[in-house]
Amino acid sequence: MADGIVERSRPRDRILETARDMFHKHGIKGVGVDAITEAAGTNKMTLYRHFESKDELIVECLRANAAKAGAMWEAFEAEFPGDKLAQLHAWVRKAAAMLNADGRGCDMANAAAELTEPDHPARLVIKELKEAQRARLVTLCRDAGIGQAELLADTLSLLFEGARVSVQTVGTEGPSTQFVRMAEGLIVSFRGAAAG
Amino acid sequence: MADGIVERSRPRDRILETARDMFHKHGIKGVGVDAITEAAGTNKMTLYRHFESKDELIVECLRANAAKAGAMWEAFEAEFPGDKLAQLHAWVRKAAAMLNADGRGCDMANAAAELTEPDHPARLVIKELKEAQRARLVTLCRDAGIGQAELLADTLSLLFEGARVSVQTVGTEGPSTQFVRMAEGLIVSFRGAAAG
DNA sequence: CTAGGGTGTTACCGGTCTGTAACTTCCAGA
DNA sequence: TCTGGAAGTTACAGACCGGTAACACCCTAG
Repeated sequence: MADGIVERSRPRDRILETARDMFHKHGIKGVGVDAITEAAGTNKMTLYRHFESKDELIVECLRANAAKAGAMWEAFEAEFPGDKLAQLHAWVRKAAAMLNADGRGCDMANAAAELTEPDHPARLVIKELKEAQRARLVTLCRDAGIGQAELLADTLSLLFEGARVSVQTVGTEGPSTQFVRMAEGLIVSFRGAAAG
Repeated sequence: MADGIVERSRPRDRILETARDMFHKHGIKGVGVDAITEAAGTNKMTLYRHFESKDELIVECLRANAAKAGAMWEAFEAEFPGDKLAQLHAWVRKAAAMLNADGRGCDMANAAAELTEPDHPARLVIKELKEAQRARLVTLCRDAGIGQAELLADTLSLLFEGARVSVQTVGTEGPSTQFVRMAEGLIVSFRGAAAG
């Protein structure tokens, strides 16, 4: 249970953490603000004093997710300082671990599936954050000395993204079981190809 | 506009087609039964005479989608009778075309993102239909003479699935532009490896 | 012509949703 | 101790949701 969130911290933080957790588990349209505030040990008025609408809360949750993902990249650098290839392998292991964490896919992808209005504020930040993540993976591949860094980064991205939705549709026993094998094979293959 | 659906056909068919279209465009929780029946040129009572609940309508829509996808496979066989490798390349082309068709991802994946209750009837048919599609692609790869048919089929599946969600999050100008290149490269690579 | 089933129409039920108003309580800092 | 702002409480507005009841209609098969 995520009740640890309800312990004494500021209401805004509790709301944000609880909303992230509930949006992740039940989807955005599957959770009402009443349920969020109750689970966060507060009430609706307090939510609307800190967030001007549910949509803004959604956006803040997505940004918080991205911040947590950013911390992951820093952890790679801390664990393998300067060794970009090791960091790339660490990314693969981390990605595989996320596949088995729970049956839910990427929060941003799920949000994009739910929020279909083309000008929804969340869609802008999703695009922005996904592009930032892609840029980060491209940089990592390039710094690891891989020739076609963009192509490898994009391939790994699509494989991971696909594996996450595969887990969500057919479970952890489907094609996603081969993710590590595919990813490692690709890295080997791209490293074998001449750089340039 | 999908108004052609509203032309004279039986109410049940119009409802099914309209619901498929609207679920695809706006998501499942984003469309109410009233909106569906109105767009289908009928009314709510008629819907509930043909479908016992919205959930059952959802399931029928997913099955109809799968049926349409099944017709696609038959088209491949009709176009390249017996030439399984050509059919595999046709699948790649078809997949790429779907990426650029509209900004929405796979209906089953989107439904799985929205319907989070573990025992929702739609989740069962999604798993069933996705597994059937996977089996079909594996068979095609095997019949095309590829050694590690399961691994290639799974890799292509994940790439395609990932490309669809990528289109939904960052648009058609993102990593999905490389899909054909990745897929064709994989096929070449797997054909190069010894069969067995 | 007639009977009956499929369809359309209207109204409604109970519930849930986002968002707001008005008021009370609490607590920290001066 | 006093005060001001943050937080809690209750009630409500207005809209929408899935689903149902009761009744009128129309068109086709016999």
